[in-house]
Amino acid sequence: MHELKTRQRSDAWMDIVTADRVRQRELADDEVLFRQDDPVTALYRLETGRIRLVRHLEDGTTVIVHTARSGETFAEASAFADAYHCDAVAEVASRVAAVPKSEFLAALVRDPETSLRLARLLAGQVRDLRSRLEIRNIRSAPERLMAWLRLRAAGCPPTAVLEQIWSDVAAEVGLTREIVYRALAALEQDGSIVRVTGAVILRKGAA
Amino acid sequence: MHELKTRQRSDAWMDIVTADRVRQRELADDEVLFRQDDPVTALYRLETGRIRLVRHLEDGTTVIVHTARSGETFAEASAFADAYHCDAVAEVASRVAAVPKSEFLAALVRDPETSLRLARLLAGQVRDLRSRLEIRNIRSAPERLMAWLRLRAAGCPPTAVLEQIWSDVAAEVGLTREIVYRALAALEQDGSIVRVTGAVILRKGAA
DNA sequence: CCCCCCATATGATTGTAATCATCTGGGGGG
DNA sequence: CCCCCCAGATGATTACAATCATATGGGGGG
Repeated sequence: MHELKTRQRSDAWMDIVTADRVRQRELADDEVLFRQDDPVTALYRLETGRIRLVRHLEDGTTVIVHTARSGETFAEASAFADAYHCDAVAEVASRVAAVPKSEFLAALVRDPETSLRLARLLAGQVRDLRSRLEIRNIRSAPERLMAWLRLRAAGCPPTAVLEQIWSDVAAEVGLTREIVYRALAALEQDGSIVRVTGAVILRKGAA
Repeated sequence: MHELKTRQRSDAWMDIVTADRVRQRELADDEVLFRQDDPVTALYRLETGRIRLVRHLEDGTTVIVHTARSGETFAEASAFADAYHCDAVAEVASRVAAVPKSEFLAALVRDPETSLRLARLLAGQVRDLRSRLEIRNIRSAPERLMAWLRLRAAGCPPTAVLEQIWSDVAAEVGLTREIVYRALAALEQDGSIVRVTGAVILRKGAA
């Protein structure tokens, strides 16, 4: 169970309630987890699968507001609302961990320290999401991918360890997998990166 | 002072400390607000202007992690860190409101209720940012713009009130202003929207 | 053990957003 | 008061990512 390394920070608020109050739930393909305007009963972490969050508008149309992937938490904001503001539907068979809203809020009130911890976690998520958005402002595929690699590089020489397959990286940076492969080839070509199994080593140069 | 309507939620945490502890600071073009590894003294809200947050990597290269715009708060996550993790540089002459970190943390500890309020605000920001990212997954310019309009539409018929000029909208949805004008023309052409001064009325249809 | 599926990889073509260029009208500043 | 700048708008061209097509090697399941 080490495959969720990059997402660890997002689900850490789960620890706020004791593990035995977290229920696992299996969802079949297309199964609905909750619907817009349903009373909020729980917050979730997606263990495996993919869940689409869809908002319904007054005129009957819909907008996808988010697509949650393995390891992500979702509906955190619902903890402070009476009803869900969107539907949650499994795009593929999925498994979620459900934290009862009441338990969650009770834990926050019981120990002020946990509220602070939650705020810290959420602030980190805000930072992470803002940097993801910023990356999408880069038009050039190789440069965008390079920026992504740089953000997750550590050490000297800077090395980005890969915790997901390239198609997932493509979705995260907003490119197709073909373009990602081509961008990788181009970056390796001009010496900006060196690829090794399971990681990418960054070389200086390259905007 | 009504121009910041759309961002209200993001700066509400400023109220956590009493107004007289918030200092205003003017920044000239290219002036540095703080540098990476500087000890954290304050958190900020950008009143006017534009501030670029830049992270420096081990190899001397940099990545823009965010570009803050009027009304936005930034460096919230720094409240829980000892040093800033990036530089903040004014892209144009700017004015920021600075909340001393110590005041901020003291207020959170003094009144547990405020931590909860902060968590709620941050959870809302996470939701907002996730939906912005989702919008960027839409390739077609008219559809992307339509999704953006839908998300901020309210009432019946759904109407999106414009609180910013179209070039700012373009930057927010990740398109050029020319393409936004063309997308607007196309959407109006096919009857998806009706434009009135200061607002856009949405009509049914159009994915 | 063999087969099939999937991640990786790359070529050819197409669609569309970016870019460059130009125009207009209105509002604010000199 | 006039001018200039800027938001809004649109045409022509280009660049490049998406798409469709195809190939390969490896790993897991039947």
